[in-house]
Amino acid sequence: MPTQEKQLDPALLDAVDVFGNLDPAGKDEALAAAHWRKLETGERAFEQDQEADAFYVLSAGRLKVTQITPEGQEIIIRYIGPKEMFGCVAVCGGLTYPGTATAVTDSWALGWTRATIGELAQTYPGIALNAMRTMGGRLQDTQSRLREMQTERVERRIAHGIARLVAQAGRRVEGGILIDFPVSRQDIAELTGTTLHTVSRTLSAWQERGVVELGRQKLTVRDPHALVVIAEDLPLKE
Amino acid sequence: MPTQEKQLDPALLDAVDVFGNLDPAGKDEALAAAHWRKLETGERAFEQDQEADAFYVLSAGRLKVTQITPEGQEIIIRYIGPKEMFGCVAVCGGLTYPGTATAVTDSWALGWTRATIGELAQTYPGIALNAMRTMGGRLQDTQSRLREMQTERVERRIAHGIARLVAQAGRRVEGGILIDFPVSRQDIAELTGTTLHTVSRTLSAWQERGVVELGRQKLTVRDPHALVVIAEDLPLKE
DNA sequence: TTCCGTCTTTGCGGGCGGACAAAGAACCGG
DNA sequence: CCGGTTCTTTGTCCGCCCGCAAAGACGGAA
Repeated sequence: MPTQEKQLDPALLDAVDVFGNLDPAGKDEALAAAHWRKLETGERAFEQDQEADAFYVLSAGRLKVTQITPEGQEIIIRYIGPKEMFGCVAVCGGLTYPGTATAVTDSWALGWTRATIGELAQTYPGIALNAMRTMGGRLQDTQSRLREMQTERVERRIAHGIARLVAQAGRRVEGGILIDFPVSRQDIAELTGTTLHTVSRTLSAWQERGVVELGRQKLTVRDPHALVVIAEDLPLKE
Repeated sequence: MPTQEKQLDPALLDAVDVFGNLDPAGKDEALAAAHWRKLETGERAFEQDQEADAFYVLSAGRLKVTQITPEGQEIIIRYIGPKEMFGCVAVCGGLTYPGTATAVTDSWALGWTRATIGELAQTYPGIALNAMRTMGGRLQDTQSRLREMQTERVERRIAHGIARLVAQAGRRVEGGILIDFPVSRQDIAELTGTTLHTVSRTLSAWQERGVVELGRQKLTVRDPHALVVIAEDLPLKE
């Protein structure tokens, strides 16, 4: 039973589509067992090392999943958009969340307790299958980032990171593609393994060349092709 | 039906334990549907970008999974030991293998075609559950490495990488813990995101201090505690 | 409007670690 | 035993990028 009775945009319910080809009864059952969570910008769905007691699907908004080192250094693991799962660790054996999920815009999420989602998955095998696909995709994505971190210099990494943001959250606007949530230079640094200073310098140089248009927590890619050239073609060695 | 009829050490069959609590009939069924693959040192179970048509469990030996960049730069994604799955992508929706699996010692593996493992997983849900746990663990592991790459300097990364090797494949010998498969300086470099030169220098310095004992493709940790100190305590910042 | 906090830009110096080079050491096969 | 190959060590140089510092924009609140 949803914990908030307020009427919601029915489109929000589409989020359960992430479970794959559930029959209508299955969707209703899943929805009935879920609870809603509204997350204001900056609010956290869960925190690193906290007991992994719930699994979520984002309905609307955007979250960032971060990890923090003992030294206090923060990195961004990934961004979560609508119809994406998060807190998957609750369904695959982990005891605590490995990271923190923070809303970067006002968001709505559907949540299930670990026990509930376990039962649902037993009744509807498609859920587990879909979760596995998601995990597989994320593993490959993370491996790609690892490979980039190990083999590429900062400028290429920043280009790859921004290309990923464009693919995930790009919105066509006049004269380019805008990342449609607030993203600071610091965020990009934590995403690409560098410092906000180097990000700022690099983006300024790109702006000079007309590749991007910069704003406060705002980034528009004017020339996506140039971005790809930087990400792929820059002769690093060989 | 195993494709090689030669008599095998029955202990090799224990590899199916990786599927979790299968009843004896389930194990027999899984074994009957499997095929054996013997992999000589240097031989490849599959290659990057090849169609992901099979899923494996390693019975004996050790493999490394690598990725190669368009520029020809190679990195090591992970090592696979006995009773570990590999080629998981074949069971979670991927079309091609994201990396190459190469035997670093003579090895034996049990293999199932994508179709076969799919059917087995449908009959025995424990298989899918276990695969998901494995994927979850690997995702977290990869995220940890990503975090290390983004926040730590070379010496700490090398320490973390070697600590991981010790945990995974360390064998107690007189006066230390030996990594029980051949590992070159180049391998460690590809594992930690640096060059073999820097690895060589770093390890030489450690040997000077009595932390490790070096040999050709051989590494013995004499003082595991010191290794942990380097991995965790080195004041990098703050 | 003014203040204030947050985000961003820019300059400068230094050091980590990569690139290049060459020699030494271990292993292998004939 | 010897030549060839692979792996490792060590030296030198230099450039990318980080760390530090300070000033500049931008936006929100009163």
